[in-house]
Amino acid sequence: MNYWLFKSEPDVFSIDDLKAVASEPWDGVRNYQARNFMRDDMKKGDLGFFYHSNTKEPGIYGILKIVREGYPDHTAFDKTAKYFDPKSKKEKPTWYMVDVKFVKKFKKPVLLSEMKDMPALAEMKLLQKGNRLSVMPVDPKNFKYIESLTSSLPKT
DNA sequence: GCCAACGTTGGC
DNA sequence: GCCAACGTTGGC
Repeated sequence: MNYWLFKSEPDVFSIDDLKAVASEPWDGVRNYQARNFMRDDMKKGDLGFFYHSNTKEPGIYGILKIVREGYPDHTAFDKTAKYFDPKSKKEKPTWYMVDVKFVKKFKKPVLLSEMKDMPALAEMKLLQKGNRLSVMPVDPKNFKYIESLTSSLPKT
């Protein structure tokens, strides 16, 4: 089982938006590395963090699950769509997406500012300088560590 | 194939 | 709003 991180701007699509739907196609990714992860590596049942970017408090707000493996992102074929890409052909699609489903929202998010101070997460891709991938793998150790932060009892 | 120019991402 | 980092584009 692999673990992932999905970035989204909460003004556009937040974890509460995901909670409100049965499942959601993760469309609009137009980066080859991210495309490869979705097309080749994500498997049904994999879990991912839901990360809020470009907002006052960037961080991980909850967990989602892959419910459909990579298939062509049809919004690339739609001239009227925001992420239309004339180079992507139906016979040979350039862009792929997966469907994801809400699993849970953390009581308190794990903020980027907090993660930066955690030695255990020093190697995490998300925290590397200049990283701009909107979809990326997360080391299972890091995934479990972060998840455990959210379920531990408050310190006395 | 190189690389400058440009556009985008995303934290601050 | 600023700007660093990065990806893409296009001229040569």
